[in-house]
Amino acid sequence: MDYNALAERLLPGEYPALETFEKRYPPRDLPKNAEVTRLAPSPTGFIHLGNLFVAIANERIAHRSGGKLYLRIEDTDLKRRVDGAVEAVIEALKYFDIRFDEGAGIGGDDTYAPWYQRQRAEIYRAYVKDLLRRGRAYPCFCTEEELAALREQQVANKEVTGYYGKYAKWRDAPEAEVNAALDAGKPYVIRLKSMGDAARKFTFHDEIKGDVTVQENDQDVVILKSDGIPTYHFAHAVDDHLMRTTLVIRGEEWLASLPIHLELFDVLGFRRPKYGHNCSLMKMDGQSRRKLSKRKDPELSLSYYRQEGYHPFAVKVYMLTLLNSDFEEWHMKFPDKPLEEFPFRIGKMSRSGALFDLDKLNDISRTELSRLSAEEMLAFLKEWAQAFGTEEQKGYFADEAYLLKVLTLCMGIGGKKRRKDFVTAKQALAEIGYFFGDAAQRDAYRVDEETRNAVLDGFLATYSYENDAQVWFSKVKELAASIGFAAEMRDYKANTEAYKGSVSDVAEVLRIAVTGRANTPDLWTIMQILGEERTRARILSARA
RNA sequence: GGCCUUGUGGUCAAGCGGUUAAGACGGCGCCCUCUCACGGCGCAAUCCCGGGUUCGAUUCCCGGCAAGGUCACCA
Repeated sequence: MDYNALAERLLPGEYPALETFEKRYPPRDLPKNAEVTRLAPSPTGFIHLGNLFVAIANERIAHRSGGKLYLRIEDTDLKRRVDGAVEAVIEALKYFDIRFDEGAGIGGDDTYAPWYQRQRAEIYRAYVKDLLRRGRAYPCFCTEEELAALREQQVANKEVTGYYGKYAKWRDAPEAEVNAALDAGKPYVIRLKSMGDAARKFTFHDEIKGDVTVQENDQDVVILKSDGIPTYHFAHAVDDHLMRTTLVIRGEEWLASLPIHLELFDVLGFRRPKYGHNCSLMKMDGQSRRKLSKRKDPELSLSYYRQEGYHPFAVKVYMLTLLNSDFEEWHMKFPDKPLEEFPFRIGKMSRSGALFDLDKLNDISRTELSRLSAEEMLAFLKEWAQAFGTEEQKGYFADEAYLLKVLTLCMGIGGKKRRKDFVTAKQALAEIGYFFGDAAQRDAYRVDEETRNAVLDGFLATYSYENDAQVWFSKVKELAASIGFAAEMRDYKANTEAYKGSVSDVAEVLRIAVTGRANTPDLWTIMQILGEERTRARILSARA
């Protein structure tokens, strides 16, 4: 077999010498232990929590080490392409504070561009041609049907499936046969001529999983598809070498193809990067758990959390608690320290997949939201409302001074007495709805109409906006006593039979009348914020 | 099915030869209290199973079992 002739026939013309790529994409000038990491999504435009999970790990490790994080777009599969996807990805990640140093759509240093694999076709072909010349790659003319039949046969024989060894039909095909196929214009792919032996195993050190035993690759994998575009495996090797990636952190679903990648790096004469395969986020699906999937779990897309009004900081904190087991403790100890100061370590990453826990996220959200200043909270709510809120909710921001009063005086935002009422912006705006217009929610009264009217009328008779909280409440107590309810909870508990109810029942009537809800923060404060007129009007209209 | 990985309360997990087996979320109860939330206190709940090694195994070894991943001209 004349490899040079074959290479020339398959990929005719002049290709740059491989050394020119080494010169064009020189090693990076970075501090000693700096890591260069990347995110390499395919442009489907859809990213979910699992992607963010890996993204945060990559970002933290790159930037903690003084290295770089870049964005590369793996658009080798046309079927996956969606317009505007790259912008969507950048936007979504930026929302969660993931900053790229360079890459597709980022600007910054373009030394290692282009960042789209389709635009790098000539580079890959140059390397493929070299492999062809060296006899380490060859064309394969098998049709899909042939491959499927081979597979079927292997399954029937209980053999390992795939294109390898004696099943690699075109691996050592005679020159004449290859040329005949070419003359006939048969479509073909280029495959790697693997030198590996699956029977040989070796230990590989994974930065996250530790030592793993793997077997050598013996599959003659496709490296150049029939459309002349490389497969993921080949593009990964070429790009991560030329872009000078030092550490590849990716989902553990890639672990199985690691031997392929290793062989590719070796045959191309590239220095292998370090790898860290991180566990995927799992989700409960019926009785079993499985990894998050973009097809099955649209509700886990990043845009979902944004729409629901989760604060990006809270989501990030949750991701970090799953990513590094000692993060949670650190963050509780230093709640005000910027997240960047946390000594994130790849070695602390979990080896097994964590189940996504909405309760935990909600708890973190509540806590983080309670730490916001009133101004921050207002800005956060406003931004969300403008994008996703109802018209009515957008109206809440017409009088920001009033909203600020609601937030600080009533909900305790920015104060020392923390309440944790808010989980999301969406829920927060619904929560404070009764300060605006009429209360949408109407909890049922638990007392009869006669008692209800007595409470309402009695309250109105002595109510004064000028009264402070103590005086106000003592009046409520007096009212309670006057209609046969216990003024003191203590008395009521001591002798339930002696009363129709307690002061809390009386307060509840007032609360529902004014807010529509049985449970709210301090009622006196609410009345103060609403003002005398509205308070009276609401109580009046609540009479049966 | 082959190969790889992982198995500590419901969830996330610390621990890595001797511990009353941390902590957080969730659950339950109590206290605080005009309701809710906050806060405080407390309770229930765990080392997948079986063999070894050892004076002693959650920790080490072997074997099961279970779960997850992967076996494309998709990434």
